[in-house]
Amino acid sequence: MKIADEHITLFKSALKQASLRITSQRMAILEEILHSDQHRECDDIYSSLRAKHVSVSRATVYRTLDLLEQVGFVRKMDIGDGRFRYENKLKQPHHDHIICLQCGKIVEFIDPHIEQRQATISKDHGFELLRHNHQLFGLCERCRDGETVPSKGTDA
Amino acid sequence: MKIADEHITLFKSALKQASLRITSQRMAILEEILHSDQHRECDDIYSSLRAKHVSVSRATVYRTLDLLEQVGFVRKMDIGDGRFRYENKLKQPHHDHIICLQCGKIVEFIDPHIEQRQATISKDHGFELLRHNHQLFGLCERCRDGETVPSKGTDA
DNA sequence: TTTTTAATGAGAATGAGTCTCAATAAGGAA
DNA sequence: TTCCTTATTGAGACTCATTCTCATTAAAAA
Ligand SMILES: [Mn+2]
Ligand SMILES: [Mn+2]
Ligand SMILES: [Zn+2]
Ligand SMILES: [Zn+2]
Repeated sequence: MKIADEHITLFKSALKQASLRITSQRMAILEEILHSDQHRECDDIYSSLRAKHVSVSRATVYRTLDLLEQVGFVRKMDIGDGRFRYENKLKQPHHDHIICLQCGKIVEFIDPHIEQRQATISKDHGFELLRHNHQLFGLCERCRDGETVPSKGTDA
Repeated sequence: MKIADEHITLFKSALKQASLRITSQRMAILEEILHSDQHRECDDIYSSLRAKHVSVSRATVYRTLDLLEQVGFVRKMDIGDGRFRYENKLKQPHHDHIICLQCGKIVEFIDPHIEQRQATISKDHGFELLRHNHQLFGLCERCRDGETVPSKGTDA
């Protein structure tokens, strides 16, 4: 957990620098994100913490996730099903997602070609590109082979 | 209004074929979409119709928009601000959008290059690509030049 | 410790979209 | 035209993720 420890220290510094307080809830939420390589939704994080007997409320999870996004520790993503997902941004460079409409499986991809075209297209239309949303929806191999049951993964 | 009339006839046929009824509400909503080249949100359509003294409810606007999407007359799009937009799909081929974060301006684009890469990427990951979401967010020229006031366009 | 004030938690509020169900109105039959 | 069946509508209740409120709690500076 070397690198996670560094991130924890970094977060504490960021808090102090902004004269925000280091609370047990904030640290627990941070660690929950750091120790997961998945795309987590708020209620999922909330439940995990409660299961570990961490005293925290949904409101605090939402607030802390927003804070973590602001300081650049977390990426907030919208896959169009009405619930935001959060992922550790510190160790992963920018990427986009392919999402299985049946089982909810999420695969990450990055395509320099596409990134380049986005920049060019924006410029061509006089826009200063600040960010983008790009997700591909379809059926993963297992779902096409009927090896899965329709789950609550994504109904978007 | 030649082409719009054709579309109206087409819609009536589609309704009959599905033994659905041709109602004044459905026709009014269809025309509202046909006579607009913008990306409209439900409540916007609802208000326009009421202003024209069309007797209709929000529920019916939502229901009819869904119906129009199902028969392929309308494209439902999610620009990530919590409200769906609808646009006339009949005359426009597939395209994606660039959205100004300040004034809400929406510019359309299509890039065969990107479309091709999406297909390849999906295949590479074993996915059957069914649809995609792709939007670029930034500042349009006028907003960069300070010629606009921050509006309710998009706060995503 | 004491003090100051940021942070938290419980639950109310929000808001887009959906659902319910009694009332209404297409449209086929006669 | 009138009648009859049944799809459609409208008002408002409901959903559900997220935000907000505000009294209570607890960092951390003094
Ligand atoms: Mn990811
Ligand atoms: Mn468009
Ligand atoms: Zn799948
Ligand atoms: Zn603009």
